Amino acid sequence: MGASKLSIHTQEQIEMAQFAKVFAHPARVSILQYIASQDSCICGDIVDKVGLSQPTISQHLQVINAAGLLKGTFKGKTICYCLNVEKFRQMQELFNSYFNKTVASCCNI
Amino acid sequence: MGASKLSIHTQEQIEMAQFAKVFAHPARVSILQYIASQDSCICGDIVDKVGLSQPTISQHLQVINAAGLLKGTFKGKTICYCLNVEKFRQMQELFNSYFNKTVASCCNI
DNA sequence: AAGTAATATTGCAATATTACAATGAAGAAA
DNA sequence: TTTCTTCATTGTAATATTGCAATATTACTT
Repeated sequence: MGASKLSIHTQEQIEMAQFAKVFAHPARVSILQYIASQDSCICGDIVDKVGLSQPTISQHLQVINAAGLLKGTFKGKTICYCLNVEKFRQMQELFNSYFNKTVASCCNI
Repeated sequence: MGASKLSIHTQEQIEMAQFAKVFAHPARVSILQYIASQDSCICGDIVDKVGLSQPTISQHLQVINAAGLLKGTFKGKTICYCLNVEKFRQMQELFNSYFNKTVASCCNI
């Protein structure tokens, strides 16, 4: 096959997987760090910083954006990539909740 | 290409990505939840629980194991899949640290 | 309007992932 | 020993991901 079977999983499991996919590539880990570290939120030089081609970076940004982790204006010259801090925190909560619940119910604790 | 360029990333970024990959599929999110919830740590019925074929589950278990998140005996009938709680906590720390650092340095906060 | 700078899109090649059927291996039970 | 149960491995097909060159788009500037 190759495609994931989504119908058999819960909404929470699918959501976790979608968020995790954002961090499942080192380039995206790096991009998010860089975006957050920029005072001005003007991030045209992610390409130089990360070391991948412009189309590849753009592709990674789409993945990050699809998860709702970006905000800003994406049109024209005055592009501003910003971290969507609310969404980011929300994701952090989801991960933490999952991690804590999982360990808490473990036979092994 | 298709293969990830690893040489341009830091060790921390690569480690984050490796851990995140474990959760980047809903089946693995589900499997980990289930393993942790079993009192006996005898987890032969993950297949029934998750709803994927036995070889597929075995494949997912390899991914989880490769990240160091399992421990137990994997030979013979008395198979025991257990969560490696120490490693799991360690991973949680890494995520939390990354999340907190990222948001803290954000222009947007 | 024409030029320029910044990013997105498209198309393609290489590789990775997901899923399962068939088979293999190893211990437990008869 | 034979059989059963349980899980791992192998082989294969379908799909997804990663990466870049080439091109298109967008908005600002002159």
